[in-house]
Amino acid sequence: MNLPPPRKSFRETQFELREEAILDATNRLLGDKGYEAMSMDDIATEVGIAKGSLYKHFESKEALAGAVMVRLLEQTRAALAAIPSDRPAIERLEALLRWTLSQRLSGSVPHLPSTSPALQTSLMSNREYMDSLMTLSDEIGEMIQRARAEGAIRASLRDEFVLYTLYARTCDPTLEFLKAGGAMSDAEIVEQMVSACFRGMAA
Amino acid sequence: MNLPPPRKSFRETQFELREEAILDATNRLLGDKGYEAMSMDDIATEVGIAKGSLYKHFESKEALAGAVMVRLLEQTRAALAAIPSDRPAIERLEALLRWTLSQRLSGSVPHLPSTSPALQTSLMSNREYMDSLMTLSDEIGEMIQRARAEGAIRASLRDEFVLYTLYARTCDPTLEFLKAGGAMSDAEIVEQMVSACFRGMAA
DNA sequence: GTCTATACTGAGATAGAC
DNA sequence: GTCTATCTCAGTATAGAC
Repeated sequence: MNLPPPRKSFRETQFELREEAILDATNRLLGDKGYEAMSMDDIATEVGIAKGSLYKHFESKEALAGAVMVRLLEQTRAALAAIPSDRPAIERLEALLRWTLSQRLSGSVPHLPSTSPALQTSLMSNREYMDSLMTLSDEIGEMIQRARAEGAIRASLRDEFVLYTLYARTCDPTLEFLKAGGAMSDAEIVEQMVSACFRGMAA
Repeated sequence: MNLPPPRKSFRETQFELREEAILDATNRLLGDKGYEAMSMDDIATEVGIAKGSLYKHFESKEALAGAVMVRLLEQTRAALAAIPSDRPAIERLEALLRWTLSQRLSGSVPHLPSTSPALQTSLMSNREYMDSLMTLSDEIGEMIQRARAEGAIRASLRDEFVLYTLYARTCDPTLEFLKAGGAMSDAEIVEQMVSACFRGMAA
């Protein structure tokens, strides 16, 4: 009873490509200016279409931002899955943080939309976003517990604390300040952040 | 040639009290909803005066937010100065972080206005704010160098990195998430944050 | 210096032609 | 489905009476 794979018309392909382009532009602008400062006009200009056309693809600014965040979470899950599973859990967590920080430094939106209370609120009632977030958090949470079982996490720190801290590092303004300072390379910034996160600032 | 201290009229006292009340309300709202979401109407309502009256005290929303931030920086300098100076520098830094986190947990605006690119931009051209920030940063920077001289800071981390990281912890969303979670007391949250910041999450 | 009422602007969203 | 033009509304800031 297998149906042949639906063949996509040229129109459909074009449509999806444009939609990807919209998501890319929004992701960039979101990471750059933040949610409030990013206008639908900005996005339209960046993509090279009219503002009105955006609304044929996404019903609102909130929905558009939500789609960007969902895509990011799914990309993050993929990145997590791609990390070799034969390493100790703590190293996999470090690798994941390294990946997210690199993404952020190359202009992506932070995982935690902490720059905007408005966006945060709207995401809370976005079914698709919350599902993705839960799934990813479960996967990370599992890895945290494994790392703890391997004795690699300080006993005094709670699981939620570790999880939230990892998320929070992706929107840490230290990143932007150091990048703006210009004295450190992206790689060096990532290394200091990861190192400080796991091993602390004190000697 | 000493003049007698200027005696303040009842009117003047009232005026200053009201101004303090405005700053308090703004500080609360800023910490709660963020800069963009906080309207001048909100502030007026919270203080119990008309919106128009706000503009007799502060010429714009930006100026008002700036005044709040300057006051916060000065309070922070006072807190820093109040820490016993006979302790090792690293402990004084920890104590300062503890103070700022406690402030934040009790509703104050974070030191880094990272929630709003708009506010951040306006503060950059606020002479008074920048002066306060420089002064405080110099004082903290000096303490970082002392801690480093005492061998208490990891050699691989740059001074700017340590400074920015301390500032960034005051706007760390981990704080709000843990508080919202309700499973940890304010004191416990502060302790885990300080501990993780200086000694890391890894065992 | 406080109030009420209002002007002005930016931006999200929609209408209607093609 | 894309465009141009427009609607609507929230929110900053100001005017003018008292």
